[in-house]
Amino acid sequence: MKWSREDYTGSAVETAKHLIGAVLVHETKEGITAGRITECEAYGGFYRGKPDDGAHSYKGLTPRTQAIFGEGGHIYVYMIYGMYWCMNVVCGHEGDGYAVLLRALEPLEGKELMEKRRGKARGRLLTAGPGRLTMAMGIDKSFYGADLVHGSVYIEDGKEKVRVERSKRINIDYARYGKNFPWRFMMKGSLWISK
DNA sequence: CCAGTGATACTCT
DNA sequence: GAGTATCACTGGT
Repeated sequence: MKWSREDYTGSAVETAKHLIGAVLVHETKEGITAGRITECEAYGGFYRGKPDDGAHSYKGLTPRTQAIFGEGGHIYVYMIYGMYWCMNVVCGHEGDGYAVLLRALEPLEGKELMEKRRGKARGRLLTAGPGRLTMAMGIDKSFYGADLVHGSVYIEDGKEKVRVERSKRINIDYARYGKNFPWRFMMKGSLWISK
């Protein structure tokens, strides 16, 4: 079942849990690539009364963060370290500023195309890691603000039920409160984790 | 381990 | 407008 607008209206944490085990699909002229989401992180909102100062939406609406404050079910893409694109699933309602960073997935379809896009990388390194995931799936700046409900990139339910583990988020030491939020979610037992 | 890369947001003028 | 610090990362050593 393909996700509808409703599926994207929850908080970042709710949506992140729901995303583990779901399938990210991208249809292009070159072919279809699809993968099961095995790792993601929630951004935005509050945890035990503390605001998420690790979220890009924390400082408010700016040209860059416009998409995060829009309606759920759209894509927020940003460039990091001048080289890599990271893809987020915007959730909640207009003005909320909730997003889920996709950190890793397990290839299900179009593995050859992913390999072509990734150059030398094989195995876990093909799609485990936020920058690797976007490279393999062919996601870049042109998908900023794209609609997951009507576009060529979308999410559907996974076929198998999976168990979800959680831990602290990675690489946000700079966030005074946010660094301790247990908002990283992973598929239990999966090898496709960014480490 | 650590260099590479550029957009972004912030601080001055 | 210019200068600068920072970054939700990756790949090769």
